[in-house]
Amino acid sequence: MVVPVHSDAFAEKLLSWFGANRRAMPWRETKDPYMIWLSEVMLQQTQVDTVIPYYQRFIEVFPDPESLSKAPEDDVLKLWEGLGYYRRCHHFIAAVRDVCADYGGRIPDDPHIFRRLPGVGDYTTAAVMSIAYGHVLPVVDGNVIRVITRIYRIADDTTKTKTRMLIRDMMAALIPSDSPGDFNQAVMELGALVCTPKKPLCGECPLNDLCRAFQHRDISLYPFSPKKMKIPQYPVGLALIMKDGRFLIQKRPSKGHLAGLWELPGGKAEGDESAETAMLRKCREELGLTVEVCGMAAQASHVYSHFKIHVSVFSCTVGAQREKDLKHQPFMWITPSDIPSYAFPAVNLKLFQTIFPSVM
DNA sequence: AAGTCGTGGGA
DNA sequence: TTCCCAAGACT
Repeated sequence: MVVPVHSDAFAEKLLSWFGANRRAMPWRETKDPYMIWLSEVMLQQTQVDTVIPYYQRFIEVFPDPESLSKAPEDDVLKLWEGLGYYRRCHHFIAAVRDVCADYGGRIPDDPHIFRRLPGVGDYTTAAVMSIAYGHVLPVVDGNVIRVITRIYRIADDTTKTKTRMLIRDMMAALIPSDSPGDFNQAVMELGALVCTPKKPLCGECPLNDLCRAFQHRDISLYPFSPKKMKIPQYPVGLALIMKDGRFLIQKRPSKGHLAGLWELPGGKAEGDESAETAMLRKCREELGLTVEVCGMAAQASHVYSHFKIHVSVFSCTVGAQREKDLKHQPFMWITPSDIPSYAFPAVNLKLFQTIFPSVM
């Protein structure tokens, strides 16, 4: 068992530093649990500077649970366009609808109830419950893992559940019952501004006198995690099917990758398939449409979390009428000026910029 | 438990 | 270029 550092000294120094160094963030101007909850969802795996404009636009349109619960899913998704991890958006909508249906639109002031909502895990529960309602629950995120493993010189694999539970327990021993929300935010702020992944500013750290890794001069060993595998790359073929000044887009399935977003038809190549063959196959399978290729409209590369793609967009014309009785996702014929009305993946927007430079 | 799920920024 | 990483949740 790791011997705890003196917890009172830890919290005192950290909160003092936080009081003088906390960054201004829109969600720090309120104690509305809905707004704090939204910020925590958007901040999942996403940096503060990226979230701020998305948060402000979202709150402007949907300032409370009621307005969001009544909104069409596509309108909400459009506000999330470009932020990534779109399942967060679908879950947040579903969860807020549950809150309106079951709790009169008031965010539950009970960790066990809040934790059951869709998209709400241990981190979000601790963050929202501590910041909005003062529950004494420690957060464990990437910042906390980095700060705690360095302070205590924990060399265990931080991808393991057991290690994260140890870190949670260390946090639980340190968190003060009179300001749990500020403490949680302070540890994360320290991780973001001082105790950074590379080149941490240990000279400016308010905790350097009790940091074991700093004392042993081996900060770079923490946190430890095994090397990640290289991710595969696939060719992707998409179709720009023009007809009477319009082109065809289709809606992705409601689950899985880029759920619910609109895109040009086509998809990943399988086996030895070329991008063009994959595009033709997908148009046939998903739209019942036979197309003829006229030329190449655009190309782009893009990296996702666990694979990367090289996209080729083929200019096409309709070669045959749509076959009947094929199940397919919803599709639309739109003009380039309609693009802002639909939520697209980032790579599609990048391609549109090349294909329709005048309207983008 | 390990894989899925986006995008942008920094070194 | 390439890699890592960011206020994680779900299966």
